[in-house]
Amino acid sequence: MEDLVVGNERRLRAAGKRITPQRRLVLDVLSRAERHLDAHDIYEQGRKRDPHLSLSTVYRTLGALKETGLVRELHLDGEQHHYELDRQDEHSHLVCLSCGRVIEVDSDVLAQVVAAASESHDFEVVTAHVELVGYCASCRQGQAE
Amino acid sequence: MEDLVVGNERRLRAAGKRITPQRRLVLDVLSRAERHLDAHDIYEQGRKRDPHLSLSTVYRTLGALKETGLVRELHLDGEQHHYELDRQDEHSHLVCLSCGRVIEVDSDVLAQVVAAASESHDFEVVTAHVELVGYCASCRQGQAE
DNA sequence: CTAGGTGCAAAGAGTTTGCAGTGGC
DNA sequence: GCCACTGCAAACTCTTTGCACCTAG
Repeated sequence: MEDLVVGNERRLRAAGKRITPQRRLVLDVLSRAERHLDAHDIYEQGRKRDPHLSLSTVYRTLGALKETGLVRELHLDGEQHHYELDRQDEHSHLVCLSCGRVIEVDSDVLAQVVAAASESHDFEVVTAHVELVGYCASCRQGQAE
Repeated sequence: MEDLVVGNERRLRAAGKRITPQRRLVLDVLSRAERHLDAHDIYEQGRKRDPHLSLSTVYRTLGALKETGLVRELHLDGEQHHYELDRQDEHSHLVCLSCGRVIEVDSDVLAQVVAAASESHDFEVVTAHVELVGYCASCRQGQAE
């Protein structure tokens, strides 16, 4: 995981952004996350290690990371923004309406959608967001959460 | 288009919701829309015909329509929510980073993504949202907007 | 040394809610 | 006539901004 952080720092610097303890912290929180975090989650996690971290810094940092393409902003369901490190691997999200869990799915079929869209509409795809909303296996078996 | 509205009213009533002039108005505004509207757009359009329409009613109506599955809430890009009538046809959205235009794409490949995800993760898909962000043909030819 | 970044507090945008009155069924 | 729905205004949540201070490069 550390490698990931180091690589990200290089990319940040390459984009002319400075590396600050706060940015390192946000990156690290994101890299350890098991699920997608929203700004406030990151703020809370971050404050455990640096109690002076401010929420505006989190937002500004996320903005910088988004610009640099290190972080992806998700618009899951009807909720506020969630964030994940952009590991370059296109994947889909399965969002369960019952337990709210988000499952990441690698998909080569997804690559086909991208390809198909690009061709038929002469559209250059930069990022793909795929969100399938429904019910996960365990919830459908009545063993919700 | 009128048929569409009538059908929608039946579905609303079936869900135990009342048909009010305001709801009819919101539905009609949505059915005439050429692009995806946000709550404020609908409010503005609606007020042209009923100057007393209130923004909270628009929000509450959209909520009711969402519940009933008549309207789909979109989280395009980093912006606020946009809405479209749910015509049952699954389609993808191509969002142009340059001109902001949203192109709707029918796709049977999309159906394959859904099928693949359902199978491999035993996930029951209710709705699929696919958003491909990038650059449209005209913008790439330097003829932006 | 000096932009660029930070913390704090205050403002802004979008959305929701409480309440009294209205009208669909 | 009952109860869901509406309008209005006020509240709330998430996000952005202004400003003085600080620090990475």
